[in-house]
Amino acid sequence: MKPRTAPPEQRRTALLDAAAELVLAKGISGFTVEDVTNAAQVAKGTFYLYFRSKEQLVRALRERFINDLVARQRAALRRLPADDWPGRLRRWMELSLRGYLAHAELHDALFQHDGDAAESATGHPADPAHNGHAAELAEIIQAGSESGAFALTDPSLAVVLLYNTMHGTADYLVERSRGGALSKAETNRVIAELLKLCERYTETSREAPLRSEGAR
Amino acid sequence: MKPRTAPPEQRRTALLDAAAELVLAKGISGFTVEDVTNAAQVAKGTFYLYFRSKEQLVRALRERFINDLVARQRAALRRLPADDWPGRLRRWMELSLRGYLAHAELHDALFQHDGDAAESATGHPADPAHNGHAAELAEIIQAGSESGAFALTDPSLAVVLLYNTMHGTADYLVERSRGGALSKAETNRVIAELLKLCERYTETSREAPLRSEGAR
DNA sequence: ACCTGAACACCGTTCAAGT
DNA sequence: ACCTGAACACCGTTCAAGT
Repeated sequence: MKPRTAPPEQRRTALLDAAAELVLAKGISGFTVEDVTNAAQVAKGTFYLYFRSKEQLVRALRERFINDLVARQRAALRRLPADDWPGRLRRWMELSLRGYLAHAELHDALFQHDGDAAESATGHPADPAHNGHAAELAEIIQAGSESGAFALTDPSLAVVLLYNTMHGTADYLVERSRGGALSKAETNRVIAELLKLCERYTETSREAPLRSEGAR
Repeated sequence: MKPRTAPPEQRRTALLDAAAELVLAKGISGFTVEDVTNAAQVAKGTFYLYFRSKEQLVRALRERFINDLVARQRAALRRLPADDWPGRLRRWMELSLRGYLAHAELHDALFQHDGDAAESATGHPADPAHNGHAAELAEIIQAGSESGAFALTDPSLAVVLLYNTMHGTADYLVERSRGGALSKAETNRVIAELLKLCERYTETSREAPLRSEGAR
């Protein structure tokens, strides 16, 4: 009584979609594998034909989240002049933050702190080798440093710092947006501050070299 | 056959200690409540006289971790001149990073990403209102801004950015230290870079105003 | 009052049997 | 080949009974 075996990749996607919705509704430890198979209209055991475990499913969800974000950003960045590195950096920062915020609930539910000590495939740490999102930033910082746009002695360390600044700040905004509305004005202020940090740290703001200074 | 009912606060601590060891050995989802009660020499049910659930136990462990860190830092900061805000900021950053690193495994196991959507009491987000550790930083930034040591238009936003930069960077180092040794030299380089970011962002490095510049 | 541990409920995972 | 769902194993949590 299975009308027509669905194409396998499509079935996998259906399971992922169902899981994403459930994560939003009940949190990671709040939904069961059976919930997922019910929503996807397959038997419980079928789940294990597509995923090794519930935990691996969650990892796949995180990967998909990151990949989607990276794809959207790449598209937006492609339209910028290729050699304006400070501009690309600013845009990457803003897009990342807004991207996280736009999918705040899912991001929140997926990357909540808690849980397991298992190896963390797509885990946070800003290691460009393990994180496609951080890899984008690394490219910008690297190229911008080589072209002399950024005054950084160690570009790959700078990536670590800046990635984490962005990511943590996004977490913070997501958190604030939960109870009660997060005003657009506030979001903009945070983004402006983030960009200021980037500029000062990379010493990009050189172009306007004098700015009068009140003593002490 | 219970020789002498132990003082209750002491029993709670015994359970926490046992749990901390188990978290290190097996990870949060790797140990059972029974493991804890066995290690603490009490019956399984006794656990629920002291904690509402396994999850609440984990939260208590996180709280204890943060509190210990804060206490150690406060002691170290007390010995600095009270009005050298850039110095205090630098020291806070360095102590935080080294503090996390010194207890890397436990930090790692406790704050691993994964798990539940339940409310996050001691959660990361750099909101000084909810995080005693970030509150320390907030005090430094606030006082330093008022005294004119830092050039920040919005000190409380700066706290958010800087706290996350530090925390994420610590996570990164913890991660790196896992497989293979993390050299002292590398740790020092990261700390130096972190301090540089702080100085540039807060515009503390004014004292040495000229630094020759290669054009473009 | 505080502690015990058997019993319960729930869910992740497996597997023999179907098409 | 792919799917099914009953059965199993494992734990978190509860509770009636002890001291």
